[in-house]
Amino acid sequence: MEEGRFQNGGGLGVKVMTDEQMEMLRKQISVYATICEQLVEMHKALSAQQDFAGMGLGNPYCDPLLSSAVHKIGSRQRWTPKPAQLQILEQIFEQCNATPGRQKIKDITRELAQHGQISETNVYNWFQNRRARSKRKQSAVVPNNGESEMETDIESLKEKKTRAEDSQPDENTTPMADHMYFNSPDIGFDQLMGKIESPGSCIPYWQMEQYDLFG
Amino acid sequence: MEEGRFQNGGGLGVKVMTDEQMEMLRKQISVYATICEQLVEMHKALSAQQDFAGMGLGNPYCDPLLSSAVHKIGSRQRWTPKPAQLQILEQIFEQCNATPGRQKIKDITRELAQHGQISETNVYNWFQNRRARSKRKQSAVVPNNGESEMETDIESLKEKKTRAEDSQPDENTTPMADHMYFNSPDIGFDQLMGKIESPGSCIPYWQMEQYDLFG
DNA sequence: TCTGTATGAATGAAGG
DNA sequence: CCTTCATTCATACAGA
Repeated sequence: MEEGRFQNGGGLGVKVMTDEQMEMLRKQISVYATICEQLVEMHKALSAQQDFAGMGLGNPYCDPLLSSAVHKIGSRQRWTPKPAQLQILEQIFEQCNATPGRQKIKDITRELAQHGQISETNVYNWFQNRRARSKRKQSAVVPNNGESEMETDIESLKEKKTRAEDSQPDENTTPMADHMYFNSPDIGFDQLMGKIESPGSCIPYWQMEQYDLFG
Repeated sequence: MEEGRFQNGGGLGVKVMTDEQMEMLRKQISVYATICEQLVEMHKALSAQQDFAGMGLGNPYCDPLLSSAVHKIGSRQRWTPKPAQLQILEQIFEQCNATPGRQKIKDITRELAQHGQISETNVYNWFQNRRARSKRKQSAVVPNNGESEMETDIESLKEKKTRAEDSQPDENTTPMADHMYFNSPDIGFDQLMGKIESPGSCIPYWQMEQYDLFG
């Protein structure tokens, strides 16, 4: 067996799924969401009951983790979008492929600031990178020698994806306008993240250098 | 070819999604999965601490579900240059240390394709990494003035990971943080991806067994 | 089998 | 906007 067609997708740029599969996926996500929710509840209940019985014993991360200090990661030098932020960014990106205006950037930044420290530059860079990357896909493969880009939309799309590059497709030519993924099964994605993440959501996690995980 | 169309009625309709959309889904699922995992762990920890540890009390979903569903999901494979390809690459690298132009990349890719599956991105990445690595070697000795640049190969080789952990600028050396995977705040999507991602078109994650979750 | 190392890939940021 | 750099993550592979 050759290392052949594995990689990021030795195939087309589009995946096809039936309604059934779609449904299954949707269900799965929902399930996860529900589980998370319930687990959180359980955890809360348990925590409350034992008043911190074995705090810092063998499980330094047991409680602080969920309740407050989830962020205590080795400090990072560069901004790393949090899931919630990324989600929003992606969403916005879909809407306007073009570069967001200056004001728009500010706006977005404010929005994202709700989920964590972020600067306009971060947002700007993100969009720039995102876009650049999307474009890169197009220059993937020049299939036939000398052929001009005469392919039909679909065709070209396939061709491009054929070489399986990164994981970012070109949303510009997205044939289907179905933007509603499974954004939120039942409970909000953000909701969940909010629980797990930072409740306050105003704490620059990468600046929390010495934050005692244990309080 | 009609894309994005689906007839809910017949159930035969297919949905087409782009890689990006696919990516979104995967990410979301990944996030949920990871969260669930972590929550389960916490729950276990808490439960264990309590005498009456509620093992399998009213929590049918606590671990069976996750351990089975979450962990087994896909894995990604990465391109591995074949000896022949590597040889060519090295050879080219010697000629022009600089990053090959885009056209050059294409050219090289075609060449290497003779020896096995490969994409332009692979080539691109290879050169990028190669170059970065080279530079890295030379910068092994910096801080100390004087001292001739006696970056012996061995030395430079050693520096591979040396810079990692404790080089954190403002962070204290936190040994425990090492395995603490709960980087929640900015829990890398990449990380998450790795856990659930489906390897291209090999394993359709939506075909995972439909666990009975809870009915 | 488990652990450590080499290296492909992802991505934020800077330069031009 | 496009290209390049730097850093980091994750995995294939080798050694114990």
